[in-house]
Amino acid sequence: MTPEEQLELFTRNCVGLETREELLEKLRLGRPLRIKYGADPSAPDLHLGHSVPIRKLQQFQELGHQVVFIIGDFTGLIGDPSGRSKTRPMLTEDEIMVNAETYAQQVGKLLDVGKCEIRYNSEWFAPMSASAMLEIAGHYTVARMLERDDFSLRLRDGIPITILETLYPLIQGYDSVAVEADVEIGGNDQLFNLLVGRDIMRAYGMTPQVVMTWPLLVGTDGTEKMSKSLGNYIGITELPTEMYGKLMSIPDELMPDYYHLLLDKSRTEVKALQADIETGKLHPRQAKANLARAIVASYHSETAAQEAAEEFDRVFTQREKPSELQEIALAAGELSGGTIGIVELVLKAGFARSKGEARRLIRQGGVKLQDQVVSDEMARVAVSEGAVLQVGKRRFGQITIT
RNA sequence: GCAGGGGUGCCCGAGCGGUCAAAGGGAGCAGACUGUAAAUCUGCCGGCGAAUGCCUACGGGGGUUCAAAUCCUCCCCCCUGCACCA
Repeated sequence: MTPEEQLELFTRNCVGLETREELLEKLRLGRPLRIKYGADPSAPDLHLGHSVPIRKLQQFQELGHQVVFIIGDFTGLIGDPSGRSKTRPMLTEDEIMVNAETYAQQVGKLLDVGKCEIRYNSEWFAPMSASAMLEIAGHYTVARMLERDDFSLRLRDGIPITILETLYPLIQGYDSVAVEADVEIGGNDQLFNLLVGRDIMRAYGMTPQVVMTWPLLVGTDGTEKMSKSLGNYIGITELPTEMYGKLMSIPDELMPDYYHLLLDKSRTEVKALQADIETGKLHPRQAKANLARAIVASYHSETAAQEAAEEFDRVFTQREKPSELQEIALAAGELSGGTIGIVELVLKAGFARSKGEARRLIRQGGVKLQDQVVSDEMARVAVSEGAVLQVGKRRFGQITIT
């Protein structure tokens, strides 16, 4: 690929780019570039939001560039203030090591970890003298640090900002000096930190890294950015059926974003897709199914994605039972005359957390036994081996009597 | 340390002596519809009970009252302003 073609590919869908010219220049050097990506060791559960920059790394890697993964074991002790309104809790060293390991494992789903250079930033920071550390701090001003939104808002609202936190971007920036990064990429929330890296590199007499960022992926709720704590995330290690189902549950409006950021489709490709939907050539449901399938396939396999799609159609479109049913084990002693109270059965199956909840489900017509709606909460129902209990649209269980 | 403002159900947030299991929103769940676990609409949404009902719950303890989320008191925690120390 020519440098120009690479430029087009790498910068596709990115929001922050400092600078295009510099990137092209570096690509023209004809040597593998060193692409830095910083991993936050506090979040070992990677989701599709994290996958956006990681997929970019994959592209760089495939074209022969060197991915440099920085595990921020040292910086993890500080806690990144990005996008936070509160000071983050610090992690212990043990926690960080465990997290880092899990991290590498998950990243392996997308990248060839063996070809990555994995570095822990304690490597250069742990032995660093206090004076060297202070020297780094001498390269940045308070005024510039306060330009950052997180900080200026917190300052305005009287929320404390520790000096430690202001040091974070500098430390992260120094990582770029240590690994001689050509390019650093990340989510758009990292833009400030990455730009500081450029300044720090300059201060140490190096050619500043090129900075590229991508938009933060919106979660399944359609409003907030994807995050584990908001519960609107799709983990990259989730089962194919779960992943597929969650993807089918995203609001339609999110589809273009997901096509862009998760499948790296270009603007024109997505526009064409949207046009097809509008003209009725492509059913929106089909567009979403294609999306879900492609994404699931990238983490599992074509066949797994195919199966997940079929399973989904079976259960939700055709309203049939899933191919595998959860087991509801009943002891013969729990039955009298072969019957059991319906409330008790729902509870026993684990489909309700309390009797009240079970009653509610029954009253609302959400409970079926052998395809028959049971709406009387007082009912005693006859159960036999293999009978199927359904609660809502997605929960199924098959009775076994022991 | 002083002064002021707060701590309410999964989350946000109203209530400020009885009619409060506590408005409203969000999340969640169910039903209808559908193109899906989209959107929309409807309903539910502390526990136990067949039920009148009982129990638990408004930061924690104690108290006043026939009656407290609501009043008093002590304690803990958070925020704001001021002061103090370096």
